[in-house]
Amino acid sequence: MPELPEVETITRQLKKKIKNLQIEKIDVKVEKIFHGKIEDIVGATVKDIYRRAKMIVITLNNGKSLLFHLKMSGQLIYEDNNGKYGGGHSIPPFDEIMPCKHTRVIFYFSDNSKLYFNEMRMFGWVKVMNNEGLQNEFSKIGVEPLNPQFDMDWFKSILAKKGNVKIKQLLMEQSLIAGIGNIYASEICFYAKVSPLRLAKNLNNKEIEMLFKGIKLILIEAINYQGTSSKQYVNLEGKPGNYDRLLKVYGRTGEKCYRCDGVIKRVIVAGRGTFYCSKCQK
DNA sequence: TTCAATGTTTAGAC
DNA sequence: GGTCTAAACATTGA
Repeated sequence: MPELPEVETITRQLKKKIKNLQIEKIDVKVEKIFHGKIEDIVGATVKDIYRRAKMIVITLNNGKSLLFHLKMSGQLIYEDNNGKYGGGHSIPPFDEIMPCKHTRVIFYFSDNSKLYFNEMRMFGWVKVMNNEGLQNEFSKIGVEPLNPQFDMDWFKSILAKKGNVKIKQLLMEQSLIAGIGNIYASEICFYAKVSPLRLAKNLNNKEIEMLFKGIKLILIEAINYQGTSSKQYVNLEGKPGNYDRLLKVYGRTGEKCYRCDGVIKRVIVAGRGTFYCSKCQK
């Protein structure tokens, strides 16, 4: 379930570990997870690592990059002489000996450390890309919500363009806004006191401002807490993220609203469980 | 045993 | 064409 804050957390922490390491060998255990030619990246050195939407990019010194998508149950575990550092979905458990049955791809570095890509459900993938391919991939994805480029004018323009879409679904639309998933979309609506079922065209200025503010605020707050644990997610130290303690509506069906005396309801929006308080979210 | 869970893509209906 | 839903992917756990 890694969404933007979780992927950002993994990326920041991996950056400290794998920068300047040389890839010595790659072991692909499941073909469908690894797209590209192994020989294109063997011998290359890690130049940088960054996040785009919910994807992780490792750039190499030979012009190629590795693009990871953890999807719902991916996990990246880095292991060196000092121990293990893992991030992503919490299954397999962090203390499992690597490689384990969910390990799909192993990257061996020349200093004997390793990076394990684990994926329980095998939805995730890693692709070898050149710059052109990377740019092409990114061109389909919307603006990063934490970039200055994501401003009120731009937010209003997509609300106008997608007027008939429910606001919660719009927040999750990757081609418009990058990185918001099911959990944070519900949380942002709660923050803004807006029902997730409202159509974009029916939102007033005040509500749009609150949503805009909520997007930035909640994502930043979640990154500061190193992501949502919500049962599934662990950060690079193998500890659960802390944000679950701050979740206001997600997974709280039938429980009392923290803000008013209403009760949290669960409905389906775009095929996804959606949580909100029908009393204070209008 | 059945259902729901996370993210994304895709097919089909209106 | 836009927008909706459902299904698909694989697996686990309640």
